[in-house]
Amino acid sequence: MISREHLLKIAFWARDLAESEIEQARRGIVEKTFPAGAYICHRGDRLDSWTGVVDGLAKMRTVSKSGKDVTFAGLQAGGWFGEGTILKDEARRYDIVALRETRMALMSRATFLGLFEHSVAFNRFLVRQLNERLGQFIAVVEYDRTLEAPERVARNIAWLFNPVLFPGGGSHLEISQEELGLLTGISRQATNKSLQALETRGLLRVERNGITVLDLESLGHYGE
DNA sequence: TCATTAAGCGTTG
DNA sequence: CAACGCTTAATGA
Repeated sequence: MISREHLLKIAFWARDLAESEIEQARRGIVEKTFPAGAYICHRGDRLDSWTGVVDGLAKMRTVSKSGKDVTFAGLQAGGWFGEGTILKDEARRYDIVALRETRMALMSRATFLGLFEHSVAFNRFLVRQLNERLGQFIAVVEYDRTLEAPERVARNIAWLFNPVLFPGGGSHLEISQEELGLLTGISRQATNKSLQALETRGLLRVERNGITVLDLESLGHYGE
């Protein structure tokens, strides 16, 4: 269980709920911290909670038959995910791995389903979030077939700062160039060159083990 | 052939 | 000690 104030801080969607629903939500959430590299959940788990990133950075990934690490998406602080697994009551299709020390909020399945049954505001949030994700999946088709390395890096960074999926974040992202390459699906060298190109254009600042976004709008449309 | 990548290693913060 | 830059051999378009 967490406090009302804390809930409102970590869960943007909670601000639209009725008081009774906020109460319901905060009682159904516990927090847990995972060290860097730890599995937050494994592929195949029938996980019984809906999860939010309180602080840190995680990724959804799977391991291909040839043993390669295939990453699907990065998960920033402020993001909530896993509703598909709960609603459909099916096993997780991906691993969730902490990229650095990451604090997670876990909402029990019963609490999630209770809000889903009764809260209009909560459903509105879910629709909005699913819609935003759908937009991303559509973009992935173009991404896979047509984009060059710098465009890919730019889009991936823009996704991590998507204000609908990860609200309330700052402009700084703590991530190594190697990890960014894994998220993006390109090599470390290409990631490094891409970052430098984006920095030259004034879209972001490259730092040691991190970047600061200067122009999110342009990053999202870079190369169009 | 030319470009890109993974791997290894030296440097650095 | 991990992130980064650089070199090199392998890979593949």
